Amino acid sequence: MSDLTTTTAREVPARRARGADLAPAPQDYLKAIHRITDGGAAARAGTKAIAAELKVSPPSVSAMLDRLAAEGMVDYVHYGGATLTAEGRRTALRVIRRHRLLELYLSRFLGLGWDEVHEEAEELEHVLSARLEGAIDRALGHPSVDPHGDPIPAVDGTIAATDHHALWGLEAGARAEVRRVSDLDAELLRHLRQMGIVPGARVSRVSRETGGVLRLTVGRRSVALGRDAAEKVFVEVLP
Amino acid sequence: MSDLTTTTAREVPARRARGADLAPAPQDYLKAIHRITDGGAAARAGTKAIAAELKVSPPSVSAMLDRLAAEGMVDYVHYGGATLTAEGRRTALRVIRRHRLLELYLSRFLGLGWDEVHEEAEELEHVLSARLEGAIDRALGHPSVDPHGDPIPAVDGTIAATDHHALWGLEAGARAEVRRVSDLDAELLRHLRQMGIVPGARVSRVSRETGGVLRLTVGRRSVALGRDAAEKVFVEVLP
DNA sequence: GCTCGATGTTAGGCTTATCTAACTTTTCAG
DNA sequence: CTGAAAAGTTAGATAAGCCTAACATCGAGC
Repeated sequence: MSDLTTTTAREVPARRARGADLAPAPQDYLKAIHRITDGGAAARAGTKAIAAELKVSPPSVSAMLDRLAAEGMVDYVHYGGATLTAEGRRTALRVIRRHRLLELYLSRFLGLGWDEVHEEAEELEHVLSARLEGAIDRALGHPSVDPHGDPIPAVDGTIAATDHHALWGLEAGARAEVRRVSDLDAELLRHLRQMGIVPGARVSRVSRETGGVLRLTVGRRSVALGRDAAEKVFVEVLP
Repeated sequence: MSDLTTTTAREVPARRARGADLAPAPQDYLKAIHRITDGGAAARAGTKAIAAELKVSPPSVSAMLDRLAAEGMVDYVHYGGATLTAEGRRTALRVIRRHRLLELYLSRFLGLGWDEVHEEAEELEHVLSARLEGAIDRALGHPSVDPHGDPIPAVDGTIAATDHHALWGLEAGARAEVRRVSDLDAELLRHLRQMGIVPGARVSRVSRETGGVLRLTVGRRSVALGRDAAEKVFVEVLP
């Protein structure tokens, strides 16, 4: 991996020289671009979208994109958005790998709730050494998905393709198994857990109302889910 | 705990708003002062000593001491060194607590060697949330010493007083039990482990040579230890 | 095909944390 | 008790990341 800090002759602060080769901020931008472009599949990531994702101002994004482009991590066309280069994608996936390993570790071995682990992992991912990443991976038995059902990238940057559908779009009467839930909203995660909507749960659609409410059964329970929530739950349709 | 970032009207970056209320750098200065003043027992911490401890330049120390003094974390007399205030000590001990809990956790549950955990903990201590600190403390069963024998401060800032003597100063023929080993030098730690010099080991002095070599027995083994090493091992003398 | 709102960039500034160079204070050795 | 070396501080600069205000570009509707 290249070292994004070599532009200066100054000594690289120890804090950022171990885990990945980047300071936390650039790592976060790469993650954001990865998410917005859906891992390279979708369109280019616009300045505004990145700014919204990271809760920074658009000018901050412009500046960082210039920098990341100079470092070869993104392809950036002024006024035309950014995509990750191969190296940018590799770096992003490494950070995502650490994030998801941490989420699973904290959840399984330290008893944190699935609504809590994202926030913790968001900090820890930037200071996790390769050594500790390896130890955690080993302790978990080289897992392939995190507590929310997101796939964990391998060390070499390969990641399982997911072909899941939003629960909201489930066809009338269809049955499905929950595969993945967005990890971004802790409140939503608590709510979903209460209703039994976790990876592995079996659901079937009862009805979808125009007001934006999806009625379904989870196991034997009958629950109602708002559209916002139902768009953040992903399922695999069962025959 | 006070918030050292309130001097600016800007939003506090999320990265430093969770664990302790300080950015990593000020935390490190407080730790350094704590170490140099031996927890408040010894003299004042001089600029040069702090600079050496943190591997930064003396002017950087001057600047940070001014800031920490303004925040009420240290008593600082220009040209006269610094000591921790009650609040500064509390903050330092909180960081030290996290450091030592992490060292023990990484050593016990993730299989890292006692020569590796210091380096890891040095990074992680600054991003550990109170929640995770608590979870780790619980997982370890509220331990009182870290893998090197250093006492772990309690949440309320109390810390067990240690009354140990440097192994180098052990009297002729005396027997002692190893209590603590400096955690700063990974190479030394590997060396000591090889010789069986770990907390709990029984040693007795055979001879001390003018060349700076201490000969002693560890269990049944006969070993020679350089002065530099023997001054970084602390023992409790047995009757 | 022009215009105006949305999107994006440039300009200029701020804080933190660091540095080197130059200057000041303290201390200690003779 | 004095003067030089050691220790410490001030001055001025730099880099990363962020911001707001002002300017530029794009594209969609008419």
